[in-house]
Amino acid sequence: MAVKCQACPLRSKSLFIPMSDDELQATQMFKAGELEIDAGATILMEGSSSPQLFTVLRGMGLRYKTLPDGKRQVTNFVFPGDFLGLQAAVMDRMQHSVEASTRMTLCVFDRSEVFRFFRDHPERAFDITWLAAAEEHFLGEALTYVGQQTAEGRLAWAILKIFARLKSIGMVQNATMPLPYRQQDMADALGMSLVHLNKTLAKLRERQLLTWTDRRVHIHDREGLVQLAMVEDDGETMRPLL
Amino acid sequence: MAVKCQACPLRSKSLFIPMSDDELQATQMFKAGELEIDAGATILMEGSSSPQLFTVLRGMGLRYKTLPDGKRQVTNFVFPGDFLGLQAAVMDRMQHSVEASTRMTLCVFDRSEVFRFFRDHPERAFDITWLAAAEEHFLGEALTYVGQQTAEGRLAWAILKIFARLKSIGMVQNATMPLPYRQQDMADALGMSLVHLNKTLAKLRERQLLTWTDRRVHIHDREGLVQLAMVEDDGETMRPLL
DNA sequence: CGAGTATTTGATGCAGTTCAACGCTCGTGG
DNA sequence: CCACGAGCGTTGAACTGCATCAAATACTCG
Repeated sequence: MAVKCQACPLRSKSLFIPMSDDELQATQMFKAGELEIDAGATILMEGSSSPQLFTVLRGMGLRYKTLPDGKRQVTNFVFPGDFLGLQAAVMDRMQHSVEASTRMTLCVFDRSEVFRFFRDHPERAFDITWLAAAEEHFLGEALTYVGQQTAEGRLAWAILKIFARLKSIGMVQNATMPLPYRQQDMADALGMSLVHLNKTLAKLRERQLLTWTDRRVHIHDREGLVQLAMVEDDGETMRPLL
Repeated sequence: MAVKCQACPLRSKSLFIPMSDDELQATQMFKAGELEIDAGATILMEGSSSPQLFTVLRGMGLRYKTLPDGKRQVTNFVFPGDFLGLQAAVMDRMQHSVEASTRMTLCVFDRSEVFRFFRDHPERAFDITWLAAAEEHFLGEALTYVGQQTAEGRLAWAILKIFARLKSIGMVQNATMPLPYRQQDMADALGMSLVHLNKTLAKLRERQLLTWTDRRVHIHDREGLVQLAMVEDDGETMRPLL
């Protein structure tokens, strides 16, 4: 029942760097199975040392950390093509949790095979390092915006970021994208209160920049958001896929 | 003149995972030279695609990103044993800048050799990925504290974090460590204004938790800081050294 | 249709920003 | 050898973005 890597529906999306036949086959060998997960389920748990790694085939989720007093920081949103569990694989345990926001399909890899994979496929080892560096890059940017930007700027940045990613995997139609998160999730991602996020959202709506209703966001004025967010509008760069 | 890896003064510190003779020799072969840098100099520049990677042998610095409006986020402090330039090596360009806060000595590696290194030394490739994942971990934690904690908590967290790291490389004596940064640097790291950082510092001093004068920090009450910061007091885990 | 979950809105207070001024130290040049 | 300015740290005062509290209004699903 599991999808063969050769037939992977993600591979052809413009976001991903094409793979050679060899790479494709190596990845297929590495793949241990497939997993279907319900919305709301926890995929990986902070502090755990999962025996498995995953690539997201379908669906969306979020990564987060929790402080002892219960406060939660959403550190990233999770989209198709993302690789989950690398931390547990190279360091011993996960440093954050990952949970599903929609129903998700995951490719499963075996953690015990990772080192063999590194040894036998150095170009793919390189790709895995690339993914780790990309995550590092993203978190540095998130930290920068959360630390330095106003509430409006942070929200505009986050929306644009998600928009670019979803666009590059064909999930945007007519400037509208799915956004299956609660306002509380977005607030926790941007380091602000739920109430303030809601009011900030209302401001952007009044300014005709975007609308977020019914788990969908429509971008009315991309240029306006770009200015508000102070991003150099680059768009997504291609990334390797496992 | 350059230090041989075999004679590296860092290697024996408790922070670093011991290397086999093979690894040691491979690293020595990979090393292209040594670089001495003055305080204040820029080591790597955001957007540049440096031909070289570095391991910090001696001295301290900081990583930062700048927004178009000039605001700066310090994303991490840089200590002996840190590996710099990985982003430029795997992705094409640096996503942040690195500058020296003291005079520094750097081991230099050649970017063009990285892939060869990956192919010929999979266990070291794994270590490099480990370092990238560790950086990811750190940034996730920083984001969490900046996003969710009060000014006092953030400052306590940062001080404890640096303290643990410096302790594990033998740079702490009598609960005192060097901290060659300006208050502005720390403010930019924690996402608060210089004025507020200064006042927060005064509070911690009045509460007899720490003193920061003359580029040195003395910890008076570690337990108090741990409570304020809400950290699970783990201490540094061992890391690979390149 | 009722209970739980998510969104929206108003009111109040405070943590943290911004503005402003002053002191200390140190390097440089007259 | 002193004068001067630049950089950094310190402190006070006024203002504000955002958190917190509170409550009403949708929405979802058994």
